[in-house]
Amino acid sequence: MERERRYWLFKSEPGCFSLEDLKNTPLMTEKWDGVRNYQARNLLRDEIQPGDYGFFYHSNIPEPAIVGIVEVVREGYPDYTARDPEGEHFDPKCSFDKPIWYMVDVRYVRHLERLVTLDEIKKQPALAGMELVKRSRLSVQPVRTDEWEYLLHLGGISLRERICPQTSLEM
DNA sequence: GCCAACGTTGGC
DNA sequence: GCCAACGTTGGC
Repeated sequence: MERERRYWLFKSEPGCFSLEDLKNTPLMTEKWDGVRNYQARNLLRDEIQPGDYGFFYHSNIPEPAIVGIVEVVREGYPDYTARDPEGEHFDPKCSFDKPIWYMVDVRYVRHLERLVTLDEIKKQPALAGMELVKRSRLSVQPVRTDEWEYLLHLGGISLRERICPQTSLEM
């Protein structure tokens, strides 16, 4: 029995990796790597499943905003960048047997019709419970279904549209 | 680039 | 196990 789809918010610094970059990646799939926070790790390892959707959020820019939608295509697996001594995300405490850190793979689905800025999100009472508003530092965070739908609406996507995973187009 | 908020580390 | 020091994130 498949569990119900859940929703997430994935952050990225567009200067480092943007939604456009994901769209232009071969197969439109990328690894969500380099997360070094235990709370986020637990989500990546235990909660986030293929078929789940996520908002793609651009952080650390003058106007941070949700810009689009991605789909999780691979469940959590050990983040091997933690074992690369040359890499930026190296963690000497990790080994093959004890990975510590995890990542998932995500696929580009679509951009929002218009982006939803953090400023706008903060003004919405319906979104006051979001992690993004309350404690903004988690790099991947859960989004409730009602929040998801509200944000789709703000992003110019009608609730009657459906996001088709196969074609990246709404039906 | 500053700094607040928060997480992690390590001495005791 | 406390807590000070330090590091990181990310809004501004």
